[in-house]
Amino acid sequence: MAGETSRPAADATTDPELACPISPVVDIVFSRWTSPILWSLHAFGRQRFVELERRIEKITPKVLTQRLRQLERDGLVVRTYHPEVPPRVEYEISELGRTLSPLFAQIAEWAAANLDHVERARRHYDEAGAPRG
Amino acid sequence: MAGETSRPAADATTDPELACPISPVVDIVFSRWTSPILWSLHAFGRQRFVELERRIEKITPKVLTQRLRQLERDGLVVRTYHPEVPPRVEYEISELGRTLSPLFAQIAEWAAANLDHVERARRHYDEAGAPRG
DNA sequence: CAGCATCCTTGGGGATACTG
DNA sequence: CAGTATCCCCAAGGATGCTG
Repeated sequence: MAGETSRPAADATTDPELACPISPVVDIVFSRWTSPILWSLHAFGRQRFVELERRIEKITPKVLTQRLRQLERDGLVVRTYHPEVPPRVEYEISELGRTLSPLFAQIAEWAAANLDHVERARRHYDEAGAPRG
Repeated sequence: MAGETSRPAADATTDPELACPISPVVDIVFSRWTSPILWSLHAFGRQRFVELERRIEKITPKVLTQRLRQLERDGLVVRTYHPEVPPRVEYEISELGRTLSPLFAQIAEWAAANLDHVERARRHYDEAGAPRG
Protein backbone atom coordinates (compact mmCIF):
# COMPACT_ATOMS: atom_id res chain seq x y z
CA MET A 1 0.00 0.00 0.00
CA ALA A 2 1.61 3.20 -1.20
CA GLY A 3 0.12 6.49 0.01
CA GLU A 4 -2.01 5.26 2.87
CA THR A 5 -1.86 8.31 5.06
CA SER A 6 -4.13 10.25 2.71
CA ARG A 7 -7.24 8.12 2.77
CA PRO A 8 -7.86 5.09 4.97
CA ALA A 9 -9.68 2.89 2.44
CA ALA A 10 -13.28 3.63 1.47
CA ASP A 11 -14.69 0.75 3.50
CA ALA A 12 -13.34 1.99 6.76
CA THR A 13 -15.04 5.36 6.53
CA THR A 14 -18.18 3.98 4.93
CA ASP A 15 -18.90 0.73 6.65
CA PRO A 16 -19.50 1.46 10.30
CA GLU A 17 -19.41 -2.16 11.18
CA LEU A 18 -15.77 -2.70 10.45
CA ALA A 19 -14.62 0.76 11.35
CA CYS A 20 -11.05 -0.25 10.71
CA PRO A 21 -9.26 -2.24 8.02
CA ILE A 22 -7.06 -4.18 10.40
CA SER A 23 -9.85 -5.78 12.41
CA PRO A 24 -10.21 -8.75 10.07
CA VAL A 25 -6.52 -9.50 10.42
CA VAL A 26 -6.74 -9.21 14.16
CA ASP A 27 -9.60 -11.70 14.19
CA ILE A 28 -7.66 -14.14 12.09
CA VAL A 29 -4.15 -13.81 13.42
CA PHE A 30 -4.43 -12.41 16.91
CA SER A 31 -7.44 -14.14 18.35
CA ARG A 32 -7.08 -16.17 21.53
CA TRP A 33 -4.11 -18.61 21.53
CA THR A 34 -3.31 -18.10 17.86
CA SER A 35 -0.24 -15.98 18.40
CA PRO A 36 1.51 -18.52 20.65
CA ILE A 37 0.61 -21.30 18.23
CA LEU A 38 1.82 -19.46 15.15
CA TRP A 39 4.89 -18.27 16.99
CA SER A 40 5.74 -21.75 18.19
CA LEU A 41 5.33 -23.15 14.70
CA HIS A 42 7.30 -20.27 13.30
CA ALA A 43 10.11 -20.51 15.82
CA PHE A 44 10.48 -24.29 16.18
CA GLY A 45 9.23 -25.55 12.86
CA ARG A 46 7.03 -28.53 12.12
CA GLN A 47 5.70 -30.10 15.28
CA ARG A 48 3.35 -32.81 16.48
CA PHE A 49 0.23 -32.18 18.47
CA VAL A 50 1.77 -33.10 21.83
CA GLU A 51 4.80 -30.95 21.22
CA LEU A 52 2.61 -27.95 20.72
CA GLU A 53 0.52 -28.92 23.69
CA ARG A 54 3.61 -29.08 25.88
CA ARG A 55 5.23 -25.97 24.46
CA ILE A 56 2.15 -23.84 24.94
CA GLU A 57 1.56 -24.63 28.55
CA LYS A 58 -1.90 -24.24 30.00
CA ILE A 59 -3.70 -24.80 26.73
CA THR A 60 -6.10 -27.73 26.79
CA PRO A 61 -6.15 -30.28 23.95
CA LYS A 62 -9.68 -29.32 23.12
CA VAL A 63 -8.87 -25.68 22.62
CA LEU A 64 -5.61 -26.47 20.86
CA THR A 65 -7.55 -28.58 18.40
CA GLN A 66 -10.09 -25.83 17.86
CA ARG A 67 -7.47 -23.20 17.18
CA LEU A 68 -5.43 -25.47 14.93
CA ARG A 69 -8.54 -26.26 12.91
CA GLN A 70 -9.29 -22.59 12.59
CA LEU A 71 -5.75 -21.81 11.48
CA GLU A 72 -5.84 -24.69 9.05
CA ARG A 73 -9.12 -23.47 7.62
CA ASP A 74 -7.69 -19.99 7.22
CA GLY A 75 -4.77 -21.46 5.32
CA LEU A 76 -2.13 -20.35 7.80
CA VAL A 77 -1.22 -23.81 9.02
CA VAL A 78 -0.82 -27.13 7.26
CA ARG A 79 -1.88 -30.35 8.93
CA THR A 80 -0.32 -33.61 7.86
CA TYR A 81 -1.84 -36.88 8.98
CA HIS A 82 0.33 -39.99 8.95
CA PRO A 83 -1.82 -43.13 9.09
CA GLU A 84 0.43 -45.12 11.39
CA VAL A 85 0.10 -46.86 14.73
CA PRO A 86 0.17 -44.89 16.88
CA PRO A 87 -1.18 -42.07 14.75
CA ARG A 88 1.08 -39.17 14.00
CA VAL A 89 -0.02 -35.70 13.01
CA GLU A 90 2.26 -32.85 12.20
CA TYR A 91 1.56 -29.17 11.95
CA GLU A 92 3.57 -26.55 10.18
CA ILE A 93 3.30 -23.00 8.98
CA SER A 94 1.94 -22.65 5.47
CA GLU A 95 3.31 -20.49 2.72
CA LEU A 96 0.64 -17.94 3.51
CA GLY A 97 1.39 -18.15 7.21
CA ARG A 98 5.01 -17.47 6.52
CA THR A 99 4.12 -14.08 5.05
CA LEU A 100 3.29 -13.06 8.60
CA SER A 101 6.92 -13.30 9.68
CA PRO A 102 7.85 -9.66 9.10
CA LEU A 103 4.72 -8.66 10.97
CA PHE A 104 5.67 -10.80 13.93
CA ALA A 105 9.19 -9.47 13.81
CA GLN A 106 7.98 -5.91 13.90
CA ILE A 107 5.68 -6.62 16.80
CA ALA A 108 8.50 -8.25 18.71
CA GLU A 109 10.60 -5.21 17.98
CA TRP A 110 7.89 -2.88 19.25
CA ALA A 111 7.62 -5.02 22.35
CA ALA A 112 11.32 -4.78 23.03
CA ALA A 113 11.32 -1.05 22.51
CA ASN A 114 8.10 0.01 24.19
CA LEU A 115 6.81 -2.56 26.64
CA ASP A 116 8.53 -0.95 29.57
CA HIS A 117 6.96 2.35 28.62
CA VAL A 118 3.61 0.70 28.96
CA GLU A 119 4.64 -0.71 32.31
CA ARG A 120 5.66 2.68 33.57
CA ALA A 121 2.48 4.30 32.27
CA ARG A 122 0.49 1.71 34.19
CA ARG A 123 2.36 2.32 37.41
CA HIS A 124 1.97 6.04 37.02
CA TYR A 125 -1.74 5.68 36.32
CA ASP A 126 -2.30 3.40 39.26
CA GLU A 127 -0.45 5.72 41.61
CA ALA A 128 -2.06 9.03 40.79
CA GLY A 129 -3.55 9.04 37.34
CA ALA A 130 -7.15 8.08 38.06
CA PRO A 131 -9.34 10.23 35.80
CA ARG A 132 -11.34 13.04 37.28
CA GLY A 133 -14.64 13.90 35.64
CA MET B 1 12.19 2.14 18.21
CA ALA B 2 15.93 2.47 17.73
CA GLY B 3 18.15 -0.46 18.71
CA GLU B 4 17.15 -3.06 21.30
CA THR B 5 16.50 -5.91 18.90
CA SER B 6 18.96 -7.98 20.90
CA ARG B 7 16.78 -8.85 23.87
CA PRO B 8 13.12 -9.77 23.56
CA ALA B 9 12.30 -9.11 27.21
CA ALA B 10 13.31 -11.83 29.64
CA ASP B 11 9.76 -12.80 30.48
CA ALA B 12 8.83 -14.06 27.07
CA THR B 13 11.63 -16.57 26.65
CA THR B 14 11.73 -17.61 30.28
CA ASP B 15 8.12 -17.84 31.30
CA PRO B 16 6.51 -20.82 29.57
CA GLU B 17 3.19 -19.28 30.32
CA LEU B 18 3.61 -16.65 27.68
CA ALA B 19 5.39 -18.90 25.23
CA CYS B 20 5.84 -16.07 22.77
CA PRO B 21 7.24 -12.56 22.93
CA ILE B 22 4.41 -10.97 21.02
CA SER B 23 1.62 -12.09 23.31
CA PRO B 24 1.96 -9.12 25.65
CA VAL B 25 1.63 -6.75 22.72
CA VAL B 26 -1.39 -8.62 21.47
CA ASP B 27 -3.00 -8.31 24.88
CA ILE B 28 -2.36 -4.60 24.99
CA VAL B 29 -2.96 -3.53 21.43
CA PHE B 30 -5.16 -6.17 19.85
CA SER B 31 -7.57 -7.09 22.57
CA ARG B 32 -11.30 -6.69 21.97
CA TRP B 33 -12.32 -3.31 20.46
CA THR B 34 -8.90 -1.75 20.91
CA SER B 35 -7.94 -1.88 17.25
CA PRO B 36 -11.02 0.03 16.05
CA ILE B 37 -10.56 2.58 18.81
CA LEU B 38 -6.88 3.13 18.13
CA TRP B 39 -7.50 3.16 14.40
CA SER B 40 -10.29 5.70 14.71
CA LEU B 41 -8.14 7.93 16.86
CA HIS B 42 -5.23 7.45 14.51
CA ALA B 43 -7.24 8.12 11.36
CA PHE B 44 -9.51 10.94 12.50
CA GLY B 45 -7.51 12.57 15.24
CA ARG B 46 -8.71 13.86 18.60
CA GLN B 47 -12.32 12.98 19.23
CA ARG B 48 -14.99 13.26 21.87
CA PHE B 49 -16.59 10.29 23.55
CA VAL B 50 -19.78 10.44 21.44
CA GLU B 51 -17.85 10.73 18.23
CA LEU B 52 -16.01 7.53 19.01
CA GLU B 53 -19.22 5.92 20.11
CA ARG B 54 -20.87 6.79 16.80
CA ARG B 55 -17.88 5.96 14.67
CA ILE B 56 -17.42 2.54 16.19
CA GLU B 57 -20.96 1.34 15.82
CA LYS B 58 -22.20 -1.48 17.95
CA ILE B 59 -19.95 -0.66 20.87
CA THR B 60 -21.79 0.18 24.05
CA PRO B 61 -20.79 3.21 26.14
CA LYS B 62 -19.90 0.94 29.01
CA VAL B 63 -17.44 -1.09 27.01
CA LEU B 64 -16.09 1.96 25.23
CA THR B 65 -15.33 3.49 28.60
CA GLN B 66 -13.67 0.33 29.80
CA ARG B 67 -11.44 0.06 26.76
CA LEU B 68 -10.57 3.75 26.78
CA ARG B 69 -9.59 3.50 30.42
CA GLN B 70 -7.41 0.52 29.65
CA LEU B 71 -5.75 2.30 26.76
CA GLU B 72 -5.25 5.38 28.88
CA ARG B 73 -3.71 3.30 31.62
CA ASP B 74 -1.38 1.67 29.14
CA GLY B 75 -0.29 5.11 27.97
CA LEU B 76 -1.55 4.68 24.41
CA VAL B 77 -4.33 7.21 24.64
CA VAL B 78 -4.59 10.61 26.31
CA ARG B 79 -7.83 11.70 27.94
CA THR B 80 -8.53 15.40 28.38
CA TYR B 81 -11.35 16.53 30.60
CA HIS B 82 -12.78 20.01 30.07
CA PRO B 83 -14.77 21.09 33.13
CA GLU B 84 -17.57 22.81 31.25
CA VAL B 85 -21.34 22.54 31.08
CA PRO B 86 -22.10 20.24 29.44
CA PRO B 87 -18.92 18.30 30.15
CA ARG B 88 -16.53 17.72 27.32
CA VAL B 89 -13.95 14.96 27.15
CA GLU B 90 -11.52 14.44 24.35
CA TYR B 91 -9.40 11.46 23.51
CA GLU B 92 -6.32 11.35 21.35
CA ILE B 93 -3.44 9.06 20.52
CA SER B 94 -0.46 9.52 22.76
CA GLU B 95 3.14 9.80 21.68
CA LEU B 96 3.59 6.14 22.60
CA GLY B 97 0.45 5.19 20.75
CA ARG B 98 1.72 6.90 17.68
CA THR B 99 4.68 4.52 17.57
CA LEU B 100 2.17 1.87 16.57
CA SER B 101 1.47 3.55 13.23
CA PRO B 102 3.98 1.58 11.16
CA LEU B 103 2.65 -1.59 12.73
CA PHE B 104 -0.90 -0.73 11.78
CA ALA B 105 0.23 0.22 8.31
CA GLN B 106 1.95 -3.10 7.84
CA ILE B 107 -1.08 -4.98 9.03
CA ALA B 108 -3.31 -3.05 6.65
CA GLU B 109 -0.85 -3.91 3.93
CA TRP B 110 -0.95 -7.59 4.79
CA ALA B 111 -4.73 -7.42 4.78
CA ALA B 112 -4.81 -5.89 1.35
CA ALA B 113 -2.40 -8.45 0.00
CA ASN B 114 -3.56 -11.65 1.68
CA LEU B 115 -7.09 -11.44 2.96
CA ASP B 116 -8.54 -12.92 -0.19
CA HIS B 117 -6.11 -15.82 0.11
CA VAL B 118 -7.61 -16.53 3.49
CA GLU B 119 -11.07 -16.31 2.02
CA ARG B 120 -10.23 -18.79 -0.66
CA ALA B 121 -8.57 -21.14 1.79
CA ARG B 122 -11.74 -21.09 3.84
CA ARG B 123 -13.93 -21.89 0.89
CA HIS B 124 -11.66 -24.68 -0.17
CA TYR B 125 -11.60 -26.10 3.33
CA ASP B 126 -15.35 -25.93 3.70
CA GLU B 127 -15.89 -27.62 0.37
CA ALA B 128 -13.58 -30.56 0.63
CA GLY B 129 -10.81 -29.97 3.12
CA ALA B 130 -12.27 -31.47 6.28
CA PRO B 131 -9.41 -33.30 8.00
CA ARG B 132 -9.36 -37.04 8.00
CA GLY B 133 -7.78 -38.79 10.92
C1' DC C 1 -22.43 14.94 27.49
C1' DA C 2 -19.87 11.43 29.73
C1' DG C 3 -20.06 8.54 32.39
C1' DC C 4 -21.24 4.87 36.56
C1' DA C 5 -24.38 1.19 38.88
C1' DT C 6 -26.99 -2.66 38.46
C1' DC C 7 -28.82 -6.76 36.65
C1' DC C 8 -28.69 -10.37 33.33
C1' DT C 9 -27.24 -13.26 29.50
C1' DT C 10 -24.06 -15.82 26.63
C1' DG C 11 -20.60 -18.62 24.90
C1' DG C 12 -15.64 -19.40 25.20
C1' DG C 13 -12.98 -22.22 27.54
C1' DG C 14 -11.81 -25.51 31.60
C1' DA C 15 -12.22 -30.30 33.50
C1' DT C 16 -13.03 -34.89 32.85
C1' DA C 17 -13.83 -39.16 30.52
C1' DC C 18 -13.66 -41.85 26.50
C1' DT C 19 -12.19 -43.77 21.42
C1' DG C 20 -9.71 -45.05 16.85
C1' DC D 1 -1.02 -40.37 20.07
C1' DA D 2 -4.50 -37.34 18.63
C1' DG D 3 -8.10 -36.27 19.22
C1' DT D 4 -13.84 -36.23 20.31
C1' DA D 5 -17.80 -35.85 23.62
C1' DT D 6 -20.00 -33.84 27.74
C1' DC D 7 -20.83 -31.11 31.35
C1' DC D 8 -20.06 -26.93 33.66
C1' DC D 9 -18.66 -22.31 35.04
C1' DC D 10 -17.54 -17.66 35.07
C1' DA D 11 -16.36 -13.41 33.36
C1' DA D 12 -16.86 -10.34 29.27
C1' DG D 13 -20.21 -7.87 27.42
C1' DG D 14 -25.35 -6.22 26.55
C1' DA D 15 -29.46 -3.63 28.42
C1' DT D 16 -31.33 -0.36 31.23
C1' DG D 17 -31.63 3.49 34.40
C1' DC D 18 -29.61 7.27 36.83
C1' DT D 19 -26.22 11.38 37.88
C1' DG D 20 -22.73 15.60 37.88
